[in-house]
Formats: sequence, structure tokens, C-alpha cells
Amino acid sequence: MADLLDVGFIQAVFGDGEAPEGASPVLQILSVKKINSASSASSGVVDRYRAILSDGEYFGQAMLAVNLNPLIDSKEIDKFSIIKLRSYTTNAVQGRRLLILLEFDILESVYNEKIGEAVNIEHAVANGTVSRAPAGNANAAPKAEPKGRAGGAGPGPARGGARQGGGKDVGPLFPIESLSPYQNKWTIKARVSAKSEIKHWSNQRGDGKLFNVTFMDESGEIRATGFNEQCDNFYDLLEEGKVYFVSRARINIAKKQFNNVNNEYEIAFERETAIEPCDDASVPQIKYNFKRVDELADLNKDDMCDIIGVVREVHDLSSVTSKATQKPFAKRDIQIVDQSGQAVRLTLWGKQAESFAHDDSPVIAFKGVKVGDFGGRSLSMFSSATMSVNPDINEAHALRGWYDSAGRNTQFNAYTSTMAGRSDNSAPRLNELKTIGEAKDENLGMRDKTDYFTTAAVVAFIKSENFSYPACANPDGCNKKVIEDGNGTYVCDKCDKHWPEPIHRYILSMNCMDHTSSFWITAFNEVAEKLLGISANDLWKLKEGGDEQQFQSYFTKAAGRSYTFEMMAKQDSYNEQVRVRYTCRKAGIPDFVAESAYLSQQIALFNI
DNA sequence: CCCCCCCC
Repeated sequence: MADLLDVGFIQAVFGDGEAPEGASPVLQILSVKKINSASSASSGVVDRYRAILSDGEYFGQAMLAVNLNPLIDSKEIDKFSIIKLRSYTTNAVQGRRLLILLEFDILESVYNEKIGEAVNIEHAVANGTVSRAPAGNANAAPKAEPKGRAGGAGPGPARGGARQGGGKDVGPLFPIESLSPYQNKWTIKARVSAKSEIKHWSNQRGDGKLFNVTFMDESGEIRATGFNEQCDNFYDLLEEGKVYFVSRARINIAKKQFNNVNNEYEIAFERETAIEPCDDASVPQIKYNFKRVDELADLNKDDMCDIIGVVREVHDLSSVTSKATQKPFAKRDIQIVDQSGQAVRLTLWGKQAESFAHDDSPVIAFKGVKVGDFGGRSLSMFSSATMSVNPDINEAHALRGWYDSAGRNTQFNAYTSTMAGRSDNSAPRLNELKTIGEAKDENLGMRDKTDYFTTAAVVAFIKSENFSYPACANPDGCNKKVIEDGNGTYVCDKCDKHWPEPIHRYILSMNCMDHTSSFWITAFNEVAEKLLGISANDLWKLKEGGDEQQFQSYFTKAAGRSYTFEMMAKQDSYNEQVRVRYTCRKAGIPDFVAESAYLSQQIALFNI
């Protein structure tokens, strides 16, 4: 039985041998496992698989190029499958030999037993049964050329109008997957799947400019950066969608926290870097892994995903100021819909927001957008995200046909319409609310960022002390606190103006409760005025007038009422104690009729 | 050498 497999291959690759040129050994897969690197779990990038491969005598670890993932997802290969390797590459990382599978034929998709009694090649190397060649030799070019390279730009002099090279020492062609800092003679042939704007930076360490591109080939993807001079050299040359030979650049360890491209490493262009255009169409086009709009509900906040849909709404360009950097950012929201009947908001930033000018309901494919939880689910573009307007792909054609015939007149279910940020006349569903207990259990507001949630609660008690502050009377809405200057006027630091009288505004502190818990929340002017039914300034005057009973009546009258509160929870330190500050952004009167109808519907469904 | 991906 063991003669089914090509004994000797694993030892040759992982141990002391050299696999024969163009070897296409038959091997058995002993296991396939998804690699859950910390980064991929949260960033939602393409999965990466590792397989244990046996030749009947030894087994060793292999990585699968990501374009083979569908074979695993569809179970075409699984434990005990038998494959005939067509192309692969090897790589040494930190003293360990790594085999990367690029292409293979499936001889037996389903096979029900392990062939032979293969032992771990790493153990054999460790205990000296098998000797290992110096690691340097392992940094070899692919042992077998991946097929499908029209023009055949393999190692050595290029054929078929490929690489010029110009006598430069550029090294053999490598799959992106096999690049590592431990080798320096390599060339990749890759398509630019994304290209950033030029970014200028300035910090304590200096200033400069840079741009990023993402390269992809049949094996994987890698991010590359050109700083300063290299930014000048290569920015115009590299175009999104085109294919290039890239060589003589530095490979660095990628800082995954800043990089959503699925590679442990990244490329830094250097002075010596050679980049040449290539017209090889066989290098794969951008691959999408689309989620339907309604499937976004299944993803986590901060996941990355690809989405395709019809742009149903384009909102005006606006500007927001980043809390972190105080810098303004251009922003534009659009709404995306698809056949699921679900709509989602997608936010464009910067140049992409400014230059977006498609008001004719185009189909757009987005790659690498970030999932947010604002209003249930929302999407936001990264600078590394790409969008392709009316792409010539099946999904786009299907969407076009659907939208033009039926979709255009569909009532869409919007994530945003039923939750925080919705229009005033629609109430949130009960299942979209958080109880106060849940908000606390989930530690909302305990992270660096502000959390938003909606809760249904009863006002238990409103503090009548310190219910307001004297605010700047500037009619432009400064609203900043003013201080009495001793001459009978009130001074605003921000406006640098003196006012004979301030205008009082609310900072109302109230205790709210539901069936799970209670919390203290702060309501500012608009919300508080709605709850108390009087402006802060009038209430202040009432208090100054000395009618304590009437003054108090506003507070007691407002207690005991139910509201749907749109809340924000944010970390705050007060007297060196870290706590969560809950602020009410909006208070709505619950639609009890709609809630009852919804509940009876749920009960009916439950009883089926 | 950047590394922010923002706002409600």
C-alpha cells in the first residue's frame, strides 16, 4: 500500500536532500488545519490552511497557497486525501523548513485510512536519524514551475517578452507566499490589487511621504511601501490592476496590527529595487469573497469583508474631525443594497469620499471594507480597501438585472433604520435593544472607543442639584461654560466675550432602571429639555425666583416615565478612578403598539 | 521611517 506514495520526498524537502527538479510526488494528507493567527481572527482576512503531508515514510508540515482554500472549504481535500503535487516551493523560517503547496491534482478525494506508518520528519531531524542540509540551501526557487504562466517567466532569462532584467542580479521568480526576510535574491510577478494615495507624515522622528501598494499572485498577497525617494520613483509606475516584476526590495516583518494584508511580511522598496511592467494576463485578478448584505449581521465588529451591491443612496460630502488627531477628514456615506433586501451604510473617506460621483445606482464591488456596529451594522473603507465600479463579473451582472427589474422598487430593510441613528418615527425592535445589565456585562464603554447602544428604561430619579450650567450666550451656539468675572458680567474663554447674563443649559444627572439593573446617565440640553418639558434657563429662573415647590415639581413629574434611550458609553477618569460615563444622546417615546405587534409575531413564530 | 482609518 505504501508504494502508492512517493517515499523519499518528505525527507528530501525537510531533511538532507534536494527534491528532483520538477518532481510531482504522490502524497497523502494526514490532516488539514486552519491557522488561527491572532491577526486573522480579528481582521477577517482570507483563511490560511496548514496540512500535514506524508510520503508513507515521513510526514511534515506544509502551507497551502490561499487559492487552494476552496478545495478545503468544499471538502474536496480532507484528512487522508491523496494528491499529486504539481508545484510547490520551500522556505526556511527560523531554522524550520517550510513546504508551500502551490498546485496539485487530487487523486483520491475521499480515502478512509492512513497509508503506512510515517513518522514526524522534524523528530527524525532532531534526533539525528535524518540530517539536515544547511538552511541557506533551503531558500531555493520553486522546485517546479507553477503552470499557467503564459509567457513562462521562470527563473533565469525571461521568455516571451517578460522581464528585461538588464543584466541586473534580480534572482529567480518566487511566489509571494514564499518570500521571507531570510532570502534576498528573488523576483515576484504580481498584480497591484490596491494602491494608496501618497501620504505625508510628520512626527518627532521626522517627516516624509510614502505610499502603499498590495501585490498579489497565485500564491498570496503582500503589502509594499515606498518611502520618500522610492515614493517618487515608483508611485506613477505602479498602477492598480497591472502586473509587474518586482525584485531587489527588502522584506520586513509586517506589523500586523497596522496591516490587514494577509502576509507575515511586507516589502519595503529600496534604492536598488527594480520594478518592471509585465503584460502577463495569467496573474490572477483580484479575488473577492463576497458577503451578502444580510450576512453582515453574522460578522463581528472590525472584521474585514468584501461586499458587492447597488449604490442606492449617495449622501453629501461632509467633514469630521478625528478625535485622535484633531485632523479633519472628508467623509461620504453611501447606501448599498443587494438581493437579500437588506441595506447597509458604507462610509468613504478622504479622496474616495471627495471624488465619488456615481449617482446612477452603479453596482460596486468593495474589497477589504471594515465592519462596524454603528446602527447595527455599517461598513467603512480602509485606505487599503478597493472599489470597482460596475465590474465585469457575474455577481455584478446579476445585481444589475435584479435591481433594474425588481430591486429598484423593493422596500429595503436598513440596519440603520431600526437602531441608533434611525429616523425619529421608527422605534427600535426589542431584540435590538440592550438591557442596562447587558450594557454593563458587555463592558460597554470600557474600551478606548466610545460604545453606542440603545436601551429601554424608566427614569427613576432626576437630580435637581446642579442640573444646569451657565453657558455662553453667543447665538452661534458656543454653549461653553462661562465664568462670572466679578464685574457682573460672564466671560467666555472660547469666544473671548463678556455677556451680561449667561444662558443656562442642562447637564442633567438621572438614574434610570430596567428589569435587569440601573445606572446614572447624563442628559444634555436638548434631551433634558424634552424630558423635563422646560428649558434649563426658565427652570433656573424659577429656582432663582424662590418657588421651590414648583421647581421640584418638574423633576418629580418627569420621573417614572419610560423612554428608549440612545446612549453612548465612554471611559472616563474622575478622582483617579476609571469609570464609565453614560451619556444619553436621544430619548424617544417607545412605540408600544409596534412593540406589542412585534412581540406577538415573535410568540407566533415561536409556537410554530 | 507610516501605522490614522476617523464621525454619529
